[in-house]
Amino acid sequence: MSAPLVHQLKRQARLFKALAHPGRLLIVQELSRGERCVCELTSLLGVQMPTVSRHLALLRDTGIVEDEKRGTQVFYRLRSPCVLNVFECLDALEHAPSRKELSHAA
Amino acid sequence: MSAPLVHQLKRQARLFKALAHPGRLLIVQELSRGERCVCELTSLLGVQMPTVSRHLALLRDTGIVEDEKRGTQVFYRLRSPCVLNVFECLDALEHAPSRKELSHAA
DNA sequence: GACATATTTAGCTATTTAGCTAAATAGCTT
DNA sequence: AAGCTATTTAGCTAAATAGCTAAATATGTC
Repeated sequence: MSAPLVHQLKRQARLFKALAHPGRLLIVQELSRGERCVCELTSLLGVQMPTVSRHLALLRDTGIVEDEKRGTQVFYRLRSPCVLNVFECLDALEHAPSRKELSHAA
Repeated sequence: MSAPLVHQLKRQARLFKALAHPGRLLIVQELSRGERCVCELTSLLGVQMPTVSRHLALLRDTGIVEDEKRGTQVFYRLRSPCVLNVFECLDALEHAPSRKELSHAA
């Protein structure tokens, strides 16, 4: 297995992992409606602010969101609305019939 | 936050989590070329068979792959080729310029 | 039925993750 | 500069994950 392939797999896995948490998915979903400050997201998620801050740091490190400090607040927004496509893909996956089901169908 | 929403978020997160591992991504990529038995995937991944078996069980439980026993071997295949779209989405995400970069551009 | 092969399950350990609280940082306002 | 608010960082604990080895299960062959 080639080194570049391994590297690419790790990078992709890192992206998936960043999205593999209900709270972070909710953040992404909320940010798809526009930028939000940490405090807004905190009340949305219903966990402590430090926890949200760490979730956001993770999303930032993987390039999914970017932040901008304005005064005392920090606003986060999606770096590319393209992330939302991923949800569509997964929804499609979820509702797709299996090949087994297909082969059993009349 | 409504209960159905929470439920949906958890389900989506579970799907992402299943894909959030380099070895499992490699499995998915390999299965996109056709069905494979556990032993083939084991030599591909370069880890012990029990480990691969557990990865496959996880992918099966989330509905990403399905298995079929033939004789002494078990063959796995993608339940829907749609998963591959997710990769395209993520690649697109990775190469998308940030809004910051866009606003700084001439 | 004994034996060999393919796969899964169990049980263990090391690492990672998610939440918390407390403390540190940074920017306002007075 | 003192105090207030928003955010991040550090340090901790509990739970989840990934790998291993050994044992169990299932199928096919002699």
